[in-house]
Amino acid sequence: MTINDVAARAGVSKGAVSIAFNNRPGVSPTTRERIFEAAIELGWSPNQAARNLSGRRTGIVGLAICRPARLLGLEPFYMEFISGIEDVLAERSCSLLLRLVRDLEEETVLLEGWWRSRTIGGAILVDFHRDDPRVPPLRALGIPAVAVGHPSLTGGFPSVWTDDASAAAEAVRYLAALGHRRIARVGGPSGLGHSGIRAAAFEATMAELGLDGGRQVPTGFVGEEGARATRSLLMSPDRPTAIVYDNDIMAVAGAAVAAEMGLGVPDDVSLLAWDDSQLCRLTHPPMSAMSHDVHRFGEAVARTLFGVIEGTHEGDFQVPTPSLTPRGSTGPPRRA
Amino acid sequence: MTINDVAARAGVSKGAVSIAFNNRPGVSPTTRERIFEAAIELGWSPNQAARNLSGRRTGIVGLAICRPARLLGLEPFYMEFISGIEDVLAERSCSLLLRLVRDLEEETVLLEGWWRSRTIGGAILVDFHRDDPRVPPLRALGIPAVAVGHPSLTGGFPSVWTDDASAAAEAVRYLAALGHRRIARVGGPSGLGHSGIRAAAFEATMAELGLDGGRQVPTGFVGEEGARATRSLLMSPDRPTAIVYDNDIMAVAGAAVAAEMGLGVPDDVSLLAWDDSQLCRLTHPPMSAMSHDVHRFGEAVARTLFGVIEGTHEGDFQVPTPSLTPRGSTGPPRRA
DNA sequence: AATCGGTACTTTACCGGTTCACAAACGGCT
DNA sequence: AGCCGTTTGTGAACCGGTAAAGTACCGATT
Repeated sequence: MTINDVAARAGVSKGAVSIAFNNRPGVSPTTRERIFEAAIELGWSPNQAARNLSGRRTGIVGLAICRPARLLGLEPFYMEFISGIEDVLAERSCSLLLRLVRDLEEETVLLEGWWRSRTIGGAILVDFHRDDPRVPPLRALGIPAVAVGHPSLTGGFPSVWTDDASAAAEAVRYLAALGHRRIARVGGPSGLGHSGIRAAAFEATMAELGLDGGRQVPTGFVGEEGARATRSLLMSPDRPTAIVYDNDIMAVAGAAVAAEMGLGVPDDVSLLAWDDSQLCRLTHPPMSAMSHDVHRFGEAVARTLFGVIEGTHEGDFQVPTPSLTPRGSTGPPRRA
Repeated sequence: MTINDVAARAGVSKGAVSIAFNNRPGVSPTTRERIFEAAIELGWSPNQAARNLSGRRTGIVGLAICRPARLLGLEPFYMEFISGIEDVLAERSCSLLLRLVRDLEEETVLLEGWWRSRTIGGAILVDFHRDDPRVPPLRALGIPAVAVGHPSLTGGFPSVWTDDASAAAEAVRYLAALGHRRIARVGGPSGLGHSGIRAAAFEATMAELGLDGGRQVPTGFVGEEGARATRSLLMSPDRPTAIVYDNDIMAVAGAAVAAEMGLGVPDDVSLLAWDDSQLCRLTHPPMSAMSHDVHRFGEAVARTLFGVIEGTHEGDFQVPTPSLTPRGSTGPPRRA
């Protein structure tokens, strides 16, 4: 079933069919109608590979994620993020081409290939590092892309970002206002851009408030590492009375550790999550969190990407700052 | 950068380059070497679209998921499943084309389009219903696909499945052996094939053991509905002493409800999850579960799909039955 | 009547590979 | 030397679309 069959059936040339199927002026409404009928009768739709070959852009958006596959299943963040992207993509009958990669080098090569072979019409870049090695080659390629991360990290790619620094500061101020003086943070990998930003803001705010000894533990984002970090923090002689986590799965794991150690939440230790997925509302006590509509974040990213592809968008887009959502897991520390 | 540039640089015809890059006999080792060198120097790699056009398979696998986008973020199952698929796909440099759809009709149309336009080389079908409406049109199309679900549901598509009936029976027997007589089940939507199978097996096993009053509550798989179902079960006059859930997020939500109602787990009520994600190990007490390596399940599905695409595979493939993993959330009921 | 502008198509040259029929070169054998 | 079967490589015809140039026709203008 090819364009020629349809053309023959409709009694026109294949050029006419092409024109009709791309909604371009050049055929009369009557003929257009006849062409569509023929296509439907034959069950034909244009071959994507052939289209791509003659230089059209596709409705496929590429996303490569550089984290171990097994870890991803756990992280509510990504699936929620993806589902937000999907929502916008589906509106325009576009799809998401997903690939897990081992390192940024592999990601770069992959995106180059996808772009050169016109498999994708644009890409979403996530998890920026300082001086991210993906930036130069991908910019040189001219691939339309949206970067998820603070504009200072994304090397000129239009970015969609959220003000992690303010949020981290707010988290610390809130806990300090409750009376906490020993506040710890269980963060993501130190190389990761946004973890770094949060870490710096955390430290700065602690200093500003005259609180010292704000320990920070970097982890790989997995629940088990969050549990381990929590255990080690809570076993230390000067144990913190409040802990801020870099995602919610680690916070939930932390809550289980507290329970296992016989510590009350929030009486003995307050816990504050980040990336408030529904998980936070399912624990007991429910988890306070730096709440952040990840789904909407994904939507914003997808929308911005369409803007970039169509050339209507330039510059960065800031989504709302994660806002403190106090629930049961934070409270004043018990009097010594 | 095209095959012609490489051919010119290596001083051969483009046919020779094609032969070399497809590892086919027809050029001497020396020439082959020269061609590769030229390609590397020029940074060339074959254009995928052009390759596909000349009758090759595309290396893109389609997956449409028919659940509300927001729900998906929560469900550890899907992301873990996808990550398993990705692992196998990545081995062969293939990618996953993902799309969330509203209903099965939309999914059918989508897959038809993808297949007709050669966007995908095969598809993965999930969430089978009884007399699933996707089956006839997709079979007629001849699209290579693997179905995830019991062979009785998948209408002739090669299926990858797990023995839900035995697992459900085992769950009931285990709880009965602990001494439970009032066992309830919080299941998925009743229309969904595997939920139906588990429901039937649950009921049959209860009857077989002479236990009646095994209440079952259908839900939409979300944590909140799991919480609501649990609350209503635990408030009933003859409240169950054990509850089996159809996934783990609902079980975790159930645990929070028990805590909130002041009921001890497992003393007052035993909870048993399904689809054992790491979530189960992060609660306190850790959640007993019908454990099931979802990641490996995804791998099996992807591998089977490749078999189907290449024509080497026929028939169904059974992955290991979910096995009971007792942890802290199940125990003998407290004496009345 | 000749010219013009516009619409409605058709024709044809690509896009960047694969494939296959065919030719040249090569080595072994009589 | 002459013949033959292999290996090695070439050239052209595809694959199924898009795009731009070209043609035919029509009503309006000069």
